[in-house]
Amino acid sequence: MKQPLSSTEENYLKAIFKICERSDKPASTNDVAILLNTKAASVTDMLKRLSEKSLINYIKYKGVTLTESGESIATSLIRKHRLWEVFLTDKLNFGWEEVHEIAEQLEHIKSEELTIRLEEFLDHPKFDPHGDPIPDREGKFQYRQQILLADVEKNIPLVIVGVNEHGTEFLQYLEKLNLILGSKLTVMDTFTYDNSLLVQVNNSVKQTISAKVAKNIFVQKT
Amino acid sequence: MKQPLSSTEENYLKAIFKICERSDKPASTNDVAILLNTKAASVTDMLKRLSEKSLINYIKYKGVTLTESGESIATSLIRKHRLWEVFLTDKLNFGWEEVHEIAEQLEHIKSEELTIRLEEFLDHPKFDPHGDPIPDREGKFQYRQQILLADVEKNIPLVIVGVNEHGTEFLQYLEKLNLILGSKLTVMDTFTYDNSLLVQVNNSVKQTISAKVAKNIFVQKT
DNA sequence: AACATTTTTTAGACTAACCTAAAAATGGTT
DNA sequence: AACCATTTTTAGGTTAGTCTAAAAAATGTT
Repeated sequence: MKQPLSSTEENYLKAIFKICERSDKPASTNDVAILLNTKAASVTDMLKRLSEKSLINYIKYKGVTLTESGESIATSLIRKHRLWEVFLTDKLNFGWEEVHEIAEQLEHIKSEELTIRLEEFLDHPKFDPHGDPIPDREGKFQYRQQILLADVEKNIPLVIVGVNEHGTEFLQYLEKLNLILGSKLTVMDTFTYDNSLLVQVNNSVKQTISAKVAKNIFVQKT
Repeated sequence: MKQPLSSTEENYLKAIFKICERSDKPASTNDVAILLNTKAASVTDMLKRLSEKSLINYIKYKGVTLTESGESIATSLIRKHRLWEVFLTDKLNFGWEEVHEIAEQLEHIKSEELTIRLEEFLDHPKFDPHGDPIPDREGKFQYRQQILLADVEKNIPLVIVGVNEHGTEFLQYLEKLNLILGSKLTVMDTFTYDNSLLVQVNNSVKQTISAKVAKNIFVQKT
């Protein structure tokens, strides 16, 4: 009845979860295909199989959502992914831009006990190295309060609490700009020409930030 | 040229390595099939593919050995397996009987850097929780000096340095008998009837040990 | 409402990894 | 040297996961 899933099946569930995460609308076949870097036909195929296993609610041409058990598997994967990321940065001193790829592999290791002990070993962390919340054993977690840097008004003191993209290049670039988790900053000016921002970082350096970068940084008011 | 191998291919290389490890004779198709719990026909199939990739020397009907690159992959897998086992026991407090299965999964994680940092984090351990030596970065390692408890003479002080089987049941049983790595013991008597042994453990308890158990425990003279 | 575009599904084909059953090669025994 | 038992390979089939190309459904535009 409850035979273990393949890594591929798990990745589909995770993808559907990420797409539905904040919108509640069903994920389209195409959305899934793009996120998983595959073709729509392959997705349709897999959706049939996952539907067979009652992990998703799939209506032809109408998109897909997760069932309870599908969602529980998805959050468990995210939980494992984020715990391993904490392990890699905190214990093995990897940079925040290096951990995503390795955690993509580690999240598929099957052992409930391992996850529980890892969490314990890491002292029950609540956020991963990119500021994303770590689900608890039941899969519950709270979204951190966050605003996109691109949407913020001038002259309000801010702190970076997360990023919207986990690509190596982007994170390395952020680090060069001194824009890491916990950095304080204030938007000094905005340029409507290209939507770039002039920000002051940690009360010292002033620098311009492109619209693209600003759309991928989450901040909080301090 | 050097596309990554599947977990299945890796497992075949590891199996061939284990069979050839001490004998230098080629491994037979059947040996591999038995070790991997699969059928001879499947093995033949895979041997063709691995041969194509120059990872093995395969001659029809004559058995199989690893090439240099095949052996290098096999020892790297063993290295990772044993390092992860140390991590699981030393850092996450798993018992030595629980770690094998999880390490079977973890050994397939692909990241050279991860292995190096893990080794560093664990303080360059030389042996895994079962007393098996951990290969270095180049895949080199020394077999520990060892004798089977079954082959030892009476009244010689011994210490347990390894086990010949990693199954959960066997290791749990050993633990109950207080026969763990480092335990001191002496063979007091041997019974030719069923080849069982009377041993004294840690200079206190005396107990009988079956021939089967004695064949799976490695000892050294102290 | 009808047409055009986009999205999704179906159809058919491929590869990796497995299987069973049958054929072929090997090795040991007389 | 011929036979027999065992081992190994071949032949042919299955499943998971992928693909391309074509058909069908949905959606947007006038």
